[in-house]
Amino acid sequence: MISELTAHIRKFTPLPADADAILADYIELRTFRKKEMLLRAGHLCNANYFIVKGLCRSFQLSEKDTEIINHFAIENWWITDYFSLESRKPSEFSIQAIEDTQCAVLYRERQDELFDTLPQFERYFRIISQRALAAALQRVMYIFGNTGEERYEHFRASFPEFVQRVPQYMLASYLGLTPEFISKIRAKRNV
Amino acid sequence: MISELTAHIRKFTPLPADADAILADYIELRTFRKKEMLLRAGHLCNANYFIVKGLCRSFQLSEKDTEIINHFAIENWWITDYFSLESRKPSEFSIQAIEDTQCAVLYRERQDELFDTLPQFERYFRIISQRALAAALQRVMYIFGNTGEERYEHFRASFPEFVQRVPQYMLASYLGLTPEFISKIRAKRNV
DNA sequence: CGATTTTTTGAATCATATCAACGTACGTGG
DNA sequence: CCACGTACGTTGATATGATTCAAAAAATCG
Repeated sequence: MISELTAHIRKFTPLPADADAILADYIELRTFRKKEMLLRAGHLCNANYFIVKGLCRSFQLSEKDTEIINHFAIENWWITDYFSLESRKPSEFSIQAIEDTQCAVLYRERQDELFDTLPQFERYFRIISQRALAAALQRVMYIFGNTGEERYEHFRASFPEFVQRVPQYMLASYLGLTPEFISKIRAKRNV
Repeated sequence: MISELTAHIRKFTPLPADADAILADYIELRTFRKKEMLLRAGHLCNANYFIVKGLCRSFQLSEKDTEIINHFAIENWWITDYFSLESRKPSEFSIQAIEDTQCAVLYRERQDELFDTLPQFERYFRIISQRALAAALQRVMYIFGNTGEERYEHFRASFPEFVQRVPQYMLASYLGLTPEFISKIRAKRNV
């Protein structure tokens, strides 16, 4: 399981041969059952979760008491609330396993120590954070530049296997639509 | 001007006493006139710009040939296209000065060298990237959880001085609305 | 001052939400 | 392993937030 993570890191920056052994000291392997919570809104977020196998979501409750999903994470993605993780303030997000999930967990209190031990890890996190930032900005472009129907059809075409893994109402939430509306888009296609 | 930047970095991580001198070797000070382009869509992005004084925007042209603003940057913010900067692919974004602007420019080819010289700089970039990521995700929440009118009123209340510095049609674009609609919201308030 | 850019106004239209009711599937305990 | 209950998906009618287009008014700039 550690090797999945180091393999992923090596796509971004070289690591010494003993990186697996070093890293093993700093992370904890954990599994979560479907629907289990990794983080609850209102609590401090104190870890960053790398998904080895499975699928999670992070979401927030809006005033209207509906869930808004801001992020999915599948294999080889990290999921956390960076704001709470760094500011030490309660999180506004909840993180939940959608499938049974295996994670490599990097706890906050050991993170800086890890970065001091092997600066390549910090480089890796810098790079993936910048990528995730670019993707998040693209997503905003995408929301503003396309209709709901276009967003759904594009997402469906781009990530067909992923769409299979997620209930439709969660996809609706991620795309900023109602489940009813997605249902109507689908009905239109199948005429 | 360098001292503005090191002062900002020290809010996130300690720096050695001679940090100004070291950094001066790696960055270039540049000024841009109002409406001047820092980056044009279709070109490679090869620098990251720290705004010492002034105001810039990054935007994209949608199919409908309208500009979508994805980011403003004022004093003490960086602006770039991280995707193009890292992937070495042409940028989909343009970056433009809205006011006369003074920047500290970190060119791509010297960035990694800087990080190797003083790893605290890399830490700083990791932290601000994570913050910007958290902010970008919050923005998506905000778009989905509120009506256009709520977004405008909240933005106006939160950043009154900033609203003064930006033409309304750019604010409209940033909030995902038409200028006409913002105008109508304002008319309603002033009855 | 004239020319351009930005903002306003109104009418018509469109995309998507809301609500309520019904149909379907699926997993959990008996 | 079946039946039931809950969770999920669908459908239709109606409501609404926001856009579009066109034109006029106001502000800004050289």
